[in-house]
Amino acid sequence: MAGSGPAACGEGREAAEAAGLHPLVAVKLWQNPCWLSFRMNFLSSKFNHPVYAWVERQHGLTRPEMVVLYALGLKDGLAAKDVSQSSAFPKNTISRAVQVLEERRLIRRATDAADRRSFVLRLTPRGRAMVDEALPLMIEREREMLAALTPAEQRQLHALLTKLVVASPGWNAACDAEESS
Amino acid sequence: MAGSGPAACGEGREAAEAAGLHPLVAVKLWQNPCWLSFRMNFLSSKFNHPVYAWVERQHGLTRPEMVVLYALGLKDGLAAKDVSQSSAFPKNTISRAVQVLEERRLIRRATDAADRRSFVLRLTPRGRAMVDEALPLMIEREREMLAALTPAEQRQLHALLTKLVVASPGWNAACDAEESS
DNA sequence: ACGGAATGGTTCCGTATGGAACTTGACACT
DNA sequence: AGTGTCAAGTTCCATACGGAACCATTCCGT
Repeated sequence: MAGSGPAACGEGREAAEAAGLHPLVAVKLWQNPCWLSFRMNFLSSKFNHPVYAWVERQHGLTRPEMVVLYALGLKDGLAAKDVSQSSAFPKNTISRAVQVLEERRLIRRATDAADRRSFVLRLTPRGRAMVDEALPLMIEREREMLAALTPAEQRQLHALLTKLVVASPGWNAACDAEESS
Repeated sequence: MAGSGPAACGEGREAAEAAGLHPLVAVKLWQNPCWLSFRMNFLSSKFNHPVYAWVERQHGLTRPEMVVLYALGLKDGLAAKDVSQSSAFPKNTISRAVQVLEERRLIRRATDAADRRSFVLRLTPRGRAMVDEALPLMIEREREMLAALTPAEQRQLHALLTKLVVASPGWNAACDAEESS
């Protein structure tokens, strides 16, 4: 730590860069007014790219297709709107994914008696098997990403991020409505 | 908290759902083996969608184009490879973005004397102005997202996520190499 | 019970995107 | 110097994606 610069922020930066961190990543970490979104996007992509590339290679499923499958793995009997609303994908993309998954016999659709516009989606055994096969890989990837934190720190992170997600229904992006004032 | 279920995990879940949280989001929060990636992707999209939709509406810039612009706003004189390597976008996408930005006179390219394959990218005044205009909006969106946390919690979150990003060069996604063993 | 607004889902269409192949220049090794 | 490997950027191409318009149903106010 000899000859280090201003201690205010970014301690460990030199060490990090020495350990193989790209210099621009260091800038984005420590000289970036939007620190949260950078970290989120960066870490998201570090999970998504390898995992969904693997799913694509292994099973020929696109990302929205896997998202639907995964959601049904968590809770069977969902409607397409649920998957869409709880994920980043618009409803037409989910609709297409559902069609492909049904053609490939990974899910089945039953008309919802309560609302005949809607469908109840269920995994077939093959769909279940596919989720079960992909899951360990995803879990392992998360484990790898979290390895830098102690169990206590992992719990902290879990709790903090949970708070943000729970608060999210209250956000109403100012820029969404913004016209050219 | 009367009549609550197993207290182990998910305290506050009923309250959260009552407060407008989509039921499937609650499942993904509290019954999801991949808790980290869901939170990251969810929060990323809550930032990205409104912000980049605004940029698109306002200036007709695509997301990779804005990414390049933003990166140059943080540190002028980068090469395209730096932007690509520190972001989620492949180099051809960045290449195209650079071309568009140059055509629109938002950046300029100078050949790098040290490596004649590479170019030194710099913001023009117009490009600088565009970043300066978008920045407050992005900062405001982050502020809104972080409002659920106390300042101390925000610092914790900052530190924890920093650790993850700093550790990322050490990750070598097992699934990347994985053949059909 | 009727008409209009809202909602779940699908289709259409233009385009942004990413993989792969390619070009040019740097670098290592002999 | 000569050759092979690697890295920076570009181009090509196929396609996955998202916005908008579109049905069909349901909800709501009167």
